[in-house]
Amino acid sequence: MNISIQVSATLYLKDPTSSEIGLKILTEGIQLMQDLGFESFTFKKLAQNIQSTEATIYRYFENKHYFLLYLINWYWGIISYRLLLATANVTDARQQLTNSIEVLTGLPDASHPGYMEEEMQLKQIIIQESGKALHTKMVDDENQNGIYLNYKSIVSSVAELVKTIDPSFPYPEMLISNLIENANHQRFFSVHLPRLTNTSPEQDAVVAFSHLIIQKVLQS
Amino acid sequence: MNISIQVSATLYLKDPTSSEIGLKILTEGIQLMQDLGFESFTFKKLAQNIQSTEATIYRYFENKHYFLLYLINWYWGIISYRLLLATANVTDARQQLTNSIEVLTGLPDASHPGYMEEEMQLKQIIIQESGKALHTKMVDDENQNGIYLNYKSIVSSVAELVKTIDPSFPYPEMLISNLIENANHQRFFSVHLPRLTNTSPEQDAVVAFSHLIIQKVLQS
DNA sequence: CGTTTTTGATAGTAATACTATTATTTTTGT
DNA sequence: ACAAAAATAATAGTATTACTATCAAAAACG
Repeated sequence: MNISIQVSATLYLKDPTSSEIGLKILTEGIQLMQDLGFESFTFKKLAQNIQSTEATIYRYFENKHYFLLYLINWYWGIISYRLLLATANVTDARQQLTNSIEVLTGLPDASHPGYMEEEMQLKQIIIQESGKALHTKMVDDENQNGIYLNYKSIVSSVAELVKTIDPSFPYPEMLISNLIENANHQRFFSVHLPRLTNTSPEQDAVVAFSHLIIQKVLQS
Repeated sequence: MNISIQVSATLYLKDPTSSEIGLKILTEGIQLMQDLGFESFTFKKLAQNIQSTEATIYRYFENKHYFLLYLINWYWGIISYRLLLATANVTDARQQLTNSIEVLTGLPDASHPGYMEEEMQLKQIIIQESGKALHTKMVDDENQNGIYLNYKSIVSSVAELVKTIDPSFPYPEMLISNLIENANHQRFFSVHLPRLTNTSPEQDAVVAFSHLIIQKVLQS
């Protein structure tokens, strides 16, 4: 049984999880987005891949920008859920933070609680493409429409842990959003510009780096 | 008198600094890129702005992707030069690092040594658009063509300072590339998603955050 | 089983990202 | 100062993208 992950309804015209063809748009779309990259990805190509038509896909999503936003939101939905699992029944704030950092900066792994099939592929898309969804002239409108609520609430809740542990630390949100973004950047660097980093696909050091920063920076 | 900043010749077809119209492409192009954002920016619009034609601009740059890469390279050229100035005649590695962090994460300011008119605008473009130049399927080819040498050498030389100060620190390149990227992210957040950060355009905390990380993380 | 909804097939439009051609202007070398 | 070379302007054209529109066929649904 799948846990249903909530994606903001402002991101689609018709819920893609509500039909066979919608689900195909998602699964094949994720694959194609990874294969081609955001700029070369088109609804026409996706339509061919799923043996359907452009028009049909346009009935689900306004355009490929919203499709990418949908995927990003889905990803953060999964992470929210995993955060919840990773901190439930943990009383110590320090331990909650450690577990949260693990979820936020670690790589998806079929063995961890709350894992979903799509998480790995979505993470790859986040690493490669998420900047293109955010760094847009429309970001303010989209933010007003609640599209980043998911992400903001994650940062906010983990930052709360930071505040609990070290109320004197002046930059809790900045610290957390930095660690999240950094994890994606460093993984991108590790593949394409390895001289900019000290992590590698074989020997992942991102989580260790993140824990180190937290440990050194917060006084408990 | 202007210091000439080197931009890799693989980025242009014809050196835009070699002619009147080339310089106009740069100055108006920077402006237009800021006003419209990368996706809405076109050579046609730029041609209209400088009362020239699309074909002329295509003789200077292969396409707008390369134009953006040119601007990014130009920016890192300026920063390289400023780094040099900021560390010259400073003997203490700790102080060199502090000065470097200031240059890498601070905002352009007409009062600092080596300031150039375009730096402020270029920085804005870096903040808004640089991810779109990097996160591309062509990144590996471009890297092979030396397009990121500038950036890599900056990270490398500042990471060397880190190694000098604390040889036991295991992630010098990751630390520096993180602080650089983080500075841009947090400034973007501060304008568009302020709940993700603790810095604001009025009260910039990015440099202070960066110094704090360095100070806490390195043992000297 | 008839009606509504969804999809498929097809066509069409405006804009983008170029390339090509030729005439005109500007630069330059002597 | 002037011929030759180079650069630019003007114009046209092509393939692709990012859609929108129309209508018939198929599915779903009550």
